[in-house]
Formats: sequence, C-alpha cells, structure tokens
Amino acid sequence: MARAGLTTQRLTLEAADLADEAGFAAVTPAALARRVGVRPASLYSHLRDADDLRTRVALLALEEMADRVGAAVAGRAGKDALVAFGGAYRDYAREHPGRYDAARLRLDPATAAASAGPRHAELARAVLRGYDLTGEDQTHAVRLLGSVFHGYTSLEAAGGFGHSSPDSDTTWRRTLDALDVLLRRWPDPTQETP
Amino acid sequence: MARAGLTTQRLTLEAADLADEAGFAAVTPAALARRVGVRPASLYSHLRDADDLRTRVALLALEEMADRVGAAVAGRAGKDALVAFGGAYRDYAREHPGRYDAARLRLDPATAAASAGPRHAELARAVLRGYDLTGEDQTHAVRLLGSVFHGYTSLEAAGGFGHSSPDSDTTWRRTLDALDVLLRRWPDPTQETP
DNA sequence: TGCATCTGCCTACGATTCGTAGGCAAACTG
DNA sequence: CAGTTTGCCTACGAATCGTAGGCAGATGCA
Repeated sequence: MARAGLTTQRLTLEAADLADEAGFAAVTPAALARRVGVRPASLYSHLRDADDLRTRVALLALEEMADRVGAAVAGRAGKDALVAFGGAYRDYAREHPGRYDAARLRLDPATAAASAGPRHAELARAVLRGYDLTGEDQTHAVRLLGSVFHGYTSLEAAGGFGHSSPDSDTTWRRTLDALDVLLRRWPDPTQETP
Repeated sequence: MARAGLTTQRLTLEAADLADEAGFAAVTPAALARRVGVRPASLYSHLRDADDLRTRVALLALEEMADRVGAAVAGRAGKDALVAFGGAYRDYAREHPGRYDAARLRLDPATAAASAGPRHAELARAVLRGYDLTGEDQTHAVRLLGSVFHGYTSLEAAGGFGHSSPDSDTTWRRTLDALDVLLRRWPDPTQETP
C-alpha cells in the first residue's frame, strides 16, 4: 500500500481548508479522510478523535489571526492602528470563514491559556496605547473592541448586512470612525453628559 | 401502547429546553426522543428531519427574544430604551444559552424573512428614534447596536470576561454609557474631529 | 547486500445515529 | 359497537465514530 505521508500538521491544515470550503461543522474524520484519500481509521494514529481535530483547527486559526493582526498593527498608532486591527480580523473572517468559526470553539481553560488567545488581548491593548485610556477603562475598551469586531464579522458572515443598502463596507468605515471618536472621548461615568 | 401526546409545538419546546441544558449541538432527534420517553422514529411524523427540528428551535428563540425586547422597550425612550433593549438581549442569552445559540442558526432567506428577525431590526430602529439619526446613519447605527450586543453576549457566554476584574456587569454598564454618548454625538464623516 | 524491526495505512468490526417502511393498537366517528 | 383514522411501535439500511489487529513498505544494522 502506498503511503500517503500523513502528519498531524498536514491533517490540521487540510482540515482548516476543508472548514473554509464546507463549513466548520463539516470537519469530521470521515470527511477529512476522503479529502486526503485515505481510510478514516488511518487518521487515528495522528489524531486522538474528532474533538482533537477540531481543537487543532481552532488553535491554528487563533495563531494565524494573531500573526496577521500583529503584522497589521506593527508600526501603526492611533486610528491607523485601530483600522488595521479591525481590518485584519474582518479580512481574515471573510477569507477564512471556516477557520474563523473554528476560532470560536470553546476550549478548555488550560488549552485556551496555552493558545494564541492571550496574544489577541495584548494586541488590543497595544492599539489602545494610542488613546488616553488607563486602568479599568482600558479593560472596558478592550472588551468593547472585541465585542464590536466579533459581532460585526459574525453578523456579516451570517449575511446580516447582505445586499441591502448602504453596503457593508460603508458601515464598516463608519463603525471605525465611531469607535475612534469614542475612544478619544471615552465617557467618564462620574460626570453625566447633558 | 400508551400515547405520549407528541406535538410539533411540544417537541419544539422540549428541544429548546434541551438546548439550554445540554447545548444547541445536543439537539438531535435521538436525544429529544430520550427526553420525551419515546422512540426516535416516532418523532418523524411531527418533524421532517434533524434540520427541521433545529430550525424550529431557532424560530422559537427569535420569537421569544423579540417578545421580550419589545416588552422591555415599550414605553421607554432615549438611554432608558437603549439600556432596556441591550439588557433584554443579554438577559435572554444568559438565561437561555442554548436558545440564544439556536437563534444564530443560518436560515434560508425565505424562512428568515418569515421569522421574527425583521422585528428585531424594527425594534432597534424604534430605540434609535430617541436619538437624532436619520437615513443611512440610522442603518449604520442599527448595525452597530447589533454588532455590539451580539458580540458582547457571545464573548460573555464563551467565558471571555470570565472571572477577571473588572466584572462583566461593570463593563456592560460602561458599554451602554459609551453607546449612548456615541449615538448622541454620532460623528459626521465629512468633518474630521481634531 | 541481506535481514530484522518499525512504522504507517489497511480491513474488519461494534456501537450509535439518522431517516424510511410497514404494522398494530388506541382513540375518535357514525 | 363497527370502521376508520391516528400515533407510536419494531425492523431495517446507510453513514459515522473509534478500536483491534494485520500486512507491507521504509529503515537500521551487520
């Protein structure tokens, strides 16, 4: 029997491509085996089980996104950095919908801590260095950025802003404008704005 | 054989409860049959297939959410309405995580159009009547509200803001404060704020 | 080069799931 | 009280996950 040259890493990459083409839900041992031209049983010396496979795709996606966001943000500050940061997420989600879905898989705490997850939070904080936010306000802002970008890309991927007007690119730009203004004039809860 | 009194509606409700208890992914004909004490084959006179079951749960969740959001927003305006609107979504997602997940199921266009989905957009627009936004700006703002609330509840449900400080309730309040300020001073893209 | 070992993919299988076909009995209908 | 409808059943085929054990190609060593 010819050897297919299977590797955990190669299988993970193939599974990620499969996710982008057929959806993350289609990432199963059986489907992956068909894709690489091998019998399902042959995968189990490289992968523990179906959940292990999906987790590996999730970790890959988190790494790739952190790399791209890191590269996009490097050397930028202020609104430039904000636009690059959000754009990197949105572009990744549109180019790799299956991988993006995978990145939202629930990981157990130990795996999550060892993943690229924490790097994402660090990158968000790096962007906020261009704004005058300190202490808890910075944490609130990190969470807001995460919510807006994740929410926007999810709704966009689900077809929420489909083919209605105005187009999604316009709303995206306006959203970044709005966030920029908001971060520069972050409201102080002790003084009510009239 | 004793009759179990199955109904499409009753099965949908049981499936929704099952989703909240075991996760939306656990909503399968086999699991539902176990829950209601019946053989899997018995379900197929009430449900077309597994996808039909999940779709019904999604439609139920969209209805329930729209009802709750509608009740929360009724008789309120401005920031009051904004807080009630966001709070209704967040509370629903925390009380019914499985149903909330179900509501994010991709529906085919015809089903989506006939669902409570459009009501959600109308409710968002109703909230925005308390702010001075017109035309396309209102659409941008509707999308922003959707993104923030969906993103926040998703990340919160995934344990994103887990047991770190400051706590999630505080960030939530600050997020609503920030959105209120933003909607009142919606940036005009033609004039750069210095 | 020849031989032994190891590694990698295979076939075979049991358990579980989805969904269909057809049967039997309980519950309405006149 | 008979006839019909309705509702849940058993039985089954196809597909999936994951395990066990086998065989052959690759590798190491004399």
